[in-house]
Amino acid sequence: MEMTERKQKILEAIIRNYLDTGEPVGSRTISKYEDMNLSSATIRNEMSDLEEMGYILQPHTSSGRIPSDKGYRFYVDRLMADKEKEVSEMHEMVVQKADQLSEVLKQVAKLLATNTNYAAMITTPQIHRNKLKFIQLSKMDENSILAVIVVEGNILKNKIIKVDQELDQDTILKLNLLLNTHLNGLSLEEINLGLITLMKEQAGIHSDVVGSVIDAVADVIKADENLEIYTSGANNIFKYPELSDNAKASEIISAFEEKNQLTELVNDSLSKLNDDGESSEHGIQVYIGSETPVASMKDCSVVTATYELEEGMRGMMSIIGPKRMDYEKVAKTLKTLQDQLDQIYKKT
Amino acid sequence: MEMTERKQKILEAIIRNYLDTGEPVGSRTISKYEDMNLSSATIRNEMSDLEEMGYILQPHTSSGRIPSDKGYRFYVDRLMADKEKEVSEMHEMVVQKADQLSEVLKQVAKLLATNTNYAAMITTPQIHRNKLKFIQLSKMDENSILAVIVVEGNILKNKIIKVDQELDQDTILKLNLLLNTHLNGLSLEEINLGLITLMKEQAGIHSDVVGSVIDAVADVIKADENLEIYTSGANNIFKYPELSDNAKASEIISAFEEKNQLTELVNDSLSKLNDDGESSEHGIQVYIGSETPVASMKDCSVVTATYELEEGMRGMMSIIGPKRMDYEKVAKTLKTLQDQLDQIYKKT
DNA sequence: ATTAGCACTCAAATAGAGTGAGTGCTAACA
DNA sequence: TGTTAGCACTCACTCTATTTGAGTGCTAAT
Repeated sequence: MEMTERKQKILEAIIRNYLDTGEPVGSRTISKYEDMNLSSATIRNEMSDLEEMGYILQPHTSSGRIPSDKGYRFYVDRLMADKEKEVSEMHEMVVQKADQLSEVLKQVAKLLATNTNYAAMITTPQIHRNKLKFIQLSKMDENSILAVIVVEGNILKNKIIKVDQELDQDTILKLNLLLNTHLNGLSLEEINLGLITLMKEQAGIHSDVVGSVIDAVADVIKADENLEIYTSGANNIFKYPELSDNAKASEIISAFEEKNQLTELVNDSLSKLNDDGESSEHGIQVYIGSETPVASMKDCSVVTATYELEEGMRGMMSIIGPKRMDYEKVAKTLKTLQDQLDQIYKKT
Repeated sequence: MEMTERKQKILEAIIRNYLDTGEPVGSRTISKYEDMNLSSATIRNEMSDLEEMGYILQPHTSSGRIPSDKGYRFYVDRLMADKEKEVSEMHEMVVQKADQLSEVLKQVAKLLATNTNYAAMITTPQIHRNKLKFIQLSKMDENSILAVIVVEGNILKNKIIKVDQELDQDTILKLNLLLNTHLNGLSLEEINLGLITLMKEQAGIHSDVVGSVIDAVADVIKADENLEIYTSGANNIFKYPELSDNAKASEIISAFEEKNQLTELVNDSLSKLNDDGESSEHGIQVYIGSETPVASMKDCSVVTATYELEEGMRGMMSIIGPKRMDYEKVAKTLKTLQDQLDQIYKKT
């Protein structure tokens, strides 16, 4: 069967109406729209076709239709794109520049949630192409030294290293020099075993300290160790009856809390983005229903967007809501915050 | 009216039964208990008395009784104390020592939640009596330097300080020396304005850097800046019908997510503990229903316990569940984890 | 002081009737 | 040939009894 112009128009009308009301929509409702000069009977015929084609479905015989996952997908891919051009003014969203990145991200998550009335999350940026900037060892007390490791993009990691015998300031200075001369500017791949053993030799009896530092370096660079996820507005899901029955709500809430479930989503969306190159505009991905990689969110839709602070530092933010979420508004909101994050960090 | 032995026994029976079932309990049920050789009629009379005294109440005429907040309170204060002595073996709970305190705390929160089937939270320790251990400045790039501040208990804070003109290594070394000689071992109270201006004078043109560092120091020591709260098991509340209707669940979930609401609880329970000295055994506090300082948890009970890592470093953990929570089990679980935290950190 | 018995209450479950929004199908129409 | 009017049918929902059963309070007997 072919997707005619008129079928599209009807499909869109159904979806829009359902987005508003959350109730199945019937032929009569559609036929009353002004720009739709058709009787309900005709609409019924078309609806019947659309159902056969899989774009809409009936919760039970003789009730209105609701969009299927495929229907939403069509809407998002085709129908929404047309309206995209409408430039609309947006609520002022100000992300204040905080000292700590984590504070900014928490704030962004909150903004996303309050602006859309859905649940929101944002991750810390993942470092993809990152080089060591510098390492700083300092003595804390008799048997511990503090290692501060900084990689490009000013991501920090502290590690306390226990030592058996006390090291004097001089030794520490030497180790500092050793580490920095060998490692500065290198990426993870470039720090190979040969280099490591060379350094350990040069460190002599303090080779174990060097070992610990290397471990810490690996930690910083290894991405998911570092991945933090901030969430906000989980309680928004209670605003949508189709999600707020106990079983579903509980599942979603726990997915939100057990953040490791969300990492799947992060990986998936980042990898999909890479495949597309930058083609999918603004790197926005839409998962409808069972398309999402997180099983517990099969009744939701998830819209993700990436942001980039500096070269190679990409994070992801996402909105989780009912399938009938206002995709346009969500996309717009995500874009706005992408821009804001850009602006804040490009300036520095 | 007087609280007789028998009334206590009946009250306890009512509460225990209600803890199990969550249903109002009637006279007949109680009269069937073996150690209660009374007819339902007698129980009824006693129940009527207990109701008049405010320990139990009826959801509606002619249904069983449920414990009132006052009833729970009586139970927790008196009846539970007797059983306290029962030493019971506990599920093995192993807190693995992780590198990062935050990982340990997340783990503890999870253990609390899974062991009790209620929602759990734990805070990072608050430093009450804390001294500066050392400060380390290092150059990051042309116009920014990194300050690492360590206070007793190895709490760290990083701060990136922007500078107008580039500082050379030598200057940084000097500033390091200046800051450390003046500030090491001092507590917040001891860092007064006199000292600060003295240091700024000595720093000469770099007085602004000193200022920034001092600010950062204040940040670390100022407790609630640093307060992190880890939660787990929020979805457990769905296991209790009396909490899982939409409005209530939403309130509780958002209190859990908006962690700042929880700080009230933290403050309250820590201050109450201080008032009591160490008298209330193990520093365990029970808030029943409207007793809790967090308004959105008025339908819950909250049990809090403090833990202490090193001298003066106190954190709080707490369990949030329905009023009919199993207070004994919760108290026991909290104590076990208190001990475990002790053991882990006392050894180091 | 305790208990058996009885009338009474009330939430919850069950069943049946009516309502209305919606459909599919068929036949008439432009 | 595409569109429409009309009609029978479906089925979730709502409303209204009606029943059931767990529970109470009161009174009189033990």
